[in-house]
Amino acid sequence: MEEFQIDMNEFLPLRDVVFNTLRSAILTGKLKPGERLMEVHLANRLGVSRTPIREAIRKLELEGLVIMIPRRGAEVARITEKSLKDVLEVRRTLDALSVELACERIREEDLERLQKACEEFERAAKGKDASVIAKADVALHDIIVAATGNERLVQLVNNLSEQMYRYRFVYIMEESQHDMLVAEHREIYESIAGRDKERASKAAKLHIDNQEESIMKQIRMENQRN
Amino acid sequence: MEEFQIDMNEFLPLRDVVFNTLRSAILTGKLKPGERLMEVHLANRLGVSRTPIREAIRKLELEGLVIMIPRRGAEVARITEKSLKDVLEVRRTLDALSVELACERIREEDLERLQKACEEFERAAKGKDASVIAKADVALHDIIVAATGNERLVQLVNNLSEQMYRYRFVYIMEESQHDMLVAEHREIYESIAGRDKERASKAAKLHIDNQEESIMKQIRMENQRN
DNA sequence: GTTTGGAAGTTTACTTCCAAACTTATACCC
DNA sequence: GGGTATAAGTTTGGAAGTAAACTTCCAAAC
Repeated sequence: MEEFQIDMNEFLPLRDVVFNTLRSAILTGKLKPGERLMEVHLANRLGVSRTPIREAIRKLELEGLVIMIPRRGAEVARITEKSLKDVLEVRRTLDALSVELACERIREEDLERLQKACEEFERAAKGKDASVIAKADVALHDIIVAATGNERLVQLVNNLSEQMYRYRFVYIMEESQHDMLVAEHREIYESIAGRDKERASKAAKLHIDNQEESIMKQIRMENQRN
Repeated sequence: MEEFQIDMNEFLPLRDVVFNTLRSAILTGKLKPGERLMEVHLANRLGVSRTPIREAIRKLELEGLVIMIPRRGAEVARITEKSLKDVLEVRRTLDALSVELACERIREEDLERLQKACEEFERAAKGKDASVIAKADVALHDIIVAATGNERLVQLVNNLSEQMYRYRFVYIMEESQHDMLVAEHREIYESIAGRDKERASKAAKLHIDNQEESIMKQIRMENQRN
C-alpha cells in the first residue's frame, strides 16, 4: 500500500472526507483489489476515529468498490473480466442514451463548450501526459452527460465510469490509439451538433466498444501474470 | 408515521436489518417524503443504539432514498415529477437492454419459467388483490432481468424500480388497465421466445411509457392537493 | 501425516459518552 | 410591536470502550 493522505482543507464531515479519500485511493490503485480495509489501521493512518471510517466504508460498499465479509470486515472489490464486461454492457447503453438525449436537449451555449472541450482533448492527445489527457476526456464526457439534464443518468454514468477508472490509462497510454480517440470524439461532437441521434448513438457505442477491446486485452495480460 | 417493526428473525448485522426496515418503510410510504429521520428517535423505536441507524442512513443516502442536510440530519427524499421522469427515462433504456439481452441469452428452461410467470400474472390480474398482482409483476420482470446474466444490470434495474415502488399501485389498481398489462406482458414474452430483439425492445419501452402516463397523472393529482 | 481441540490474539459490531452546532424560546432593547 | 441577543434544549458528529466472533497457531490424538 502506497501513501495516501487525507485532505483536511475540505470543509466536509469527516466521513465524507474519508469516503473521498478511500475512493480515490481505490480508483488510482493505491489500495489494491483484495486488500483488506481495517478500521483501526485506517483510523490511525488518517488521524480520525473509527466511526467516520465505518460510515465511509458502508457507502463504498453500496458503490461496489469494496465488499463486506461479515465479521471480517471490508476489502477492496476484485475486478473480474465478467464484472467489467457487465459494467461496460450497461455503460454502452447509457452512453448511447446520453448522446441521444444531448442531441435533443443541449443548448447552443453548451455545444460551444463541447466544441472547445473537443479541441482541448485534441491538444492534450498530442502531448504525453496521460493525466492531462484523462482530465480532458472526463471534461468532454461530463459536458455531454450534463446536457441530458437527467440527474439520475449523470449519477449512474459517473458511477459506472468509476468502476473502469483503474483501466483508463490502458487505452489512454497507447499512443497509437490517440488519433482514433480524437476522431471518435469529433464524430460524437459533430453528430450532436447536427442533432443526429442515430449517428450519435452509433458513435458512442463504437467508442465504448473500442475501449472495451483495449481494456479486455489488458486484463487478460494481467490475469496471465497471476 | 405509522407503525413499523424490526424483523428480528433475520440473521444479519443490525445495520442491515435497520437498512432493510427503513428502506421498506420508505418504499411503502410508512415514512413519508420530507419526514425527518432522527437518530435517537429511530434508535429507541427499533431498540438499537445509534450506530447501526447511522450506518443504515449512510447507505440509504447513497441509494437516493434519503437526503442528508449537514448538521441537521437525514430526511426522506421528496419525489418530484422531474426526479421520477429522470428515473423512468433511464429505466426505459435499461428495460429495453434487458429484453434484448434476454433474447440472446435466455435458456429454454427459464423461458418456460417466464411463460408460467406470464400465465400467473394473467390469473392474478383477474383477481382484485393488488399486492398479489404486484408480486406476480415483480416475479415476471425478475426472470427477464436475471436472464441477461448481467449482475450489474440486475442491481441497477432493481434500484430504479425501487424508486417507483410507491406508485406501483397506481397503475395496478386501475382495473381498466389490466387487459393492457396482460397484453403487454404477453407481447414481451412472445418476442423473447421468438428471439426478436427489435420487437422485444419496442414492447418493453411501450410498457414503461404506459406506466409513466399513469404515474404522472397520479403525481399531478397529488401535487394539486398540496 | 492429518486432523481436531483449544487458547491467544485480532478485528468487527455495537454501545456509550462528550462536545460542537443548530433550533427554539425568551427576554430585553429600541 | 418588532427585532436582536442570549440562553436552554435538541440533535448531530466524532471518539472511546466493551463484548462477541473470527483467525491463527500450536499441541495432542488418531
